[in-house]
Amino acid sequence: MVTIRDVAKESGFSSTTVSIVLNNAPLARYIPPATKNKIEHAAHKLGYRPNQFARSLRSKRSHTVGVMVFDMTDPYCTLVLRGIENTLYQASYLPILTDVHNERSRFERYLELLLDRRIEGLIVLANWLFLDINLLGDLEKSRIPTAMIGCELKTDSISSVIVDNELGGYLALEHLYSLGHRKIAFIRGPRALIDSSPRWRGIRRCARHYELELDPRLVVDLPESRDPLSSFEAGQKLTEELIRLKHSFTALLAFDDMSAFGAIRALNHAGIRVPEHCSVIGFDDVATSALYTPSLTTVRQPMEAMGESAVKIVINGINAVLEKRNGVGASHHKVAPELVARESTRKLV
Amino acid sequence: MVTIRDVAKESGFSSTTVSIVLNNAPLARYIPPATKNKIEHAAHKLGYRPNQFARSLRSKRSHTVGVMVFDMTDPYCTLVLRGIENTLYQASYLPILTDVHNERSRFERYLELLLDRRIEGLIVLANWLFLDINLLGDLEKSRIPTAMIGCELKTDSISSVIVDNELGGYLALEHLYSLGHRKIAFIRGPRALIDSSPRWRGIRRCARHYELELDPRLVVDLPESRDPLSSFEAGQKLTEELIRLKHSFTALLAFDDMSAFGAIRALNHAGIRVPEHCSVIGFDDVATSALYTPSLTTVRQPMEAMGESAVKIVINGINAVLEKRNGVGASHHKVAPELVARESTRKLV
DNA sequence: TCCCGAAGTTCGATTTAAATG
DNA sequence: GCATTTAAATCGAACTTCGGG
Repeated sequence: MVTIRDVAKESGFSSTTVSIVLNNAPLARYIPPATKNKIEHAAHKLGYRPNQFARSLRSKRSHTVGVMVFDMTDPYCTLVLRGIENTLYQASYLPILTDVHNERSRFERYLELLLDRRIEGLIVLANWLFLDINLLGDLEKSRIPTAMIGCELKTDSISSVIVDNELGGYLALEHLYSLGHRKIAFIRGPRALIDSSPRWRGIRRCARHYELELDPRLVVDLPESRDPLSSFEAGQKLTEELIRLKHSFTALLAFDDMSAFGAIRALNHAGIRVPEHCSVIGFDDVATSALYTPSLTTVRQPMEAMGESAVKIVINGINAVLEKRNGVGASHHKVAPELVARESTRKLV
Repeated sequence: MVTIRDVAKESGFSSTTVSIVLNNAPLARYIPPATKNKIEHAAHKLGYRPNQFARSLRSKRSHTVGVMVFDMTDPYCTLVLRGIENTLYQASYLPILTDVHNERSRFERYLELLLDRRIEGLIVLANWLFLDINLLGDLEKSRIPTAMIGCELKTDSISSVIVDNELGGYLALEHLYSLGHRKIAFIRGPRALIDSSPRWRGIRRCARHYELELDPRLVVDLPESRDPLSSFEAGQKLTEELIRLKHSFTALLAFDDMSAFGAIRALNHAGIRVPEHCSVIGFDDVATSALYTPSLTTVRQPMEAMGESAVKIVINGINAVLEKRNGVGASHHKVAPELVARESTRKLV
């Protein structure tokens, strides 16, 4: 491996000068162009690449950000990760990706490993998380700029980026209502999931606004499960149940896209066509939704933008630390979702 | 930050001894338990964590593996990444994730960044790659144990893990044939895609074996595109085309799951029910396939196992480098796919 | 020779202080 | 003081060598 000393020898200057020139340090303005040229030429000729370990050791910087995902297989992750990656790339940071598999032990181990690597920031993708309050404690004492995506927080040491779940719930119901649906079934999220209650609140607010009465016999809850894909099966089972009970409905509002897919499957098996006989709406707009048959009407979370937003918050935090203005507290972004009307819903005739 | 010298001071021993004890180095066997206890106690009391920069600088090891994905949004990636992550975790390596977005410039930039970080191994997820031969040159001269997933290679400096595409094609057609289908439409992969021709070869071999005649009017090709999701739209368009031409078929064999989804959408819009009027089979078994309505019969690539396999190859390579037995050439794994029969295909009546 | 511990060097870059003309 | 350059200290851990019992 070629070191700065090799470049020094090759160019005939000291390693100090080489360092100053190649980093374009403040002192470089005193160095005559001729010298700079020789040094740059020598560096290029030898194919010199500075050793990041040595550099980091001195500068105490790693230019690395940790990314913790609670479950990679959740289709929700993909686009968020893309947003994170792309924004980090532009800022010349590299991500270390860790997948916690929804296990506490794994979370702790990874957090330790990341801290050992002196990550400068941390982004936690806490979708489908059954919030364990201790987790936050671990995170807080790490003293590293941290942003959590998909999980509302009141802390002011950890930033958060979430979708406005209440607005999303409102939009979903409003869409069905505007299509003429009055008898609507609901699959709510698991009690313990943090997204569940604001979405339901939005739904009720919308119902009140339009003076629509919600039939409690048409409301079912997803069970708790560590596996995000499980909401597909649960959605299917719950819908079968709803069908069996024969309290008729012309539309179904599912907690998320996965449970909506499950519902469509169940309806289909029962000979109920979507959207001809029953409209279905989901939440999230995962990649599959546009590809489904029928394509799924849903409430889109701007996932890529959320990833981008989290990175920007974290990089701000990093810069604040560097400039020793420790004033910037945590910021909490709540982004607006957007209704995407597709084939799975239609006007009631 | 607490350093090894702080621990030395606290425990009353020199930093040398502390280092030996905490790393359980060979010399540690001479050190009396009492000393070890004191040192460990002091380290724990101070919350000492060795500085990885300093450590890496000395040892020249990073315990880091680079992972390059050509397009994160390809649903094919998810499970492979899970396999990679999990296997690295068990071996105490951390992954740096980079997404090349199918752009050459991004590939080069990322490769440089990863090399600067002294990654010890590299895993390239080259699905949906329109193989640019120069790419390999860059990779080869990096001199780092590298495994490429999803791209057949003859090089013996870069390992590869691929699915047996020919076998997969064979299995797909055999499945349709065994269900009684004789008039079968085919959506082939893009010419430039490396997977396309072996899959088609397998299909033809199967046809020969069963003396099935393939109707060239029922064979269409996906266009080339950088975007893996585009094969959905293309699949839909091509299927619409096939329908319009009115050369009837009772089954359709798609190049991959995405194009199969597109085909199902087109068939559905034309009033052709799947599987009642037409069977459809895909390739890959992405997560969505099991959730689709109807659930998709497909040829499964063991993606998680492929990720695991790539990591094991790379770690083997790393160990070989460490032990200076540079004997291990590249290894090329070809794993068998597996037919997964679901709802989208059924017996011809 | 075995056991125990420490002083000093090394990894490769950055930075401070200082030395030249 | 100014422009130009550099010797030496530093970051934190690990390893080599050495001395004394």
